[in-house]
Amino acid sequence: MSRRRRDAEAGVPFATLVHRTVRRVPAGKVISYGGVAALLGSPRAARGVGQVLGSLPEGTDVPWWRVINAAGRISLHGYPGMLQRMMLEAEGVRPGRGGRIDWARHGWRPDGEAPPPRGRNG
DNA sequence: GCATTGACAATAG
DNA sequence: ACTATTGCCAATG
Repeated sequence: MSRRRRDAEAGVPFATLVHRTVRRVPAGKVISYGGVAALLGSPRAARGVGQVLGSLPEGTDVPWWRVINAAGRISLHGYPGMLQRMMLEAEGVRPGRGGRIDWARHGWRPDGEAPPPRGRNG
C-alpha cells in the first residue's frame, strides 16, 4: 500500500487537510505551498495545494492569502494577486526590497516542526 | 480511466 | 536575476 500520507490522516480528503493546515497559519504570517504540503505529509504536493486553494468558495474561513510560493512571491496574477497583496499588507506582511517576502520575518511554522522553506534563499 | 490544467518547486543555461 | 525545462501531485472534463 503506498501511503503518500500518514496513516493517521488516511481517509481524509486531501483538500480537507489543506484547509485545516492553512487555517492554522496566524495573521501576519505566511507559508509556502510546499510548506503546507510538507505539513500534510506530502512534501511533493505543492501543486495540489494550489489546486485546492484555487477552488475555495468566497467567504471561506480558510486564509488562502497567507499562502505564497517558495520564492516569497505571490503566485496569483492580475486582480486576485492584487487582492492577496492587500490582505497581506493589512496584516503587516509586505514584500521587502526586491518584492519578496522574507521568510525569516513572516514565515510561519508550527512550533518547531517542519523546517522553514528555503526556495532559493535561505 | 486517460488527458488536460494549474495559486508549485528545483535545476540548468 | 530571468527564462526554459523537468518532475510532481491533485482536481476536473
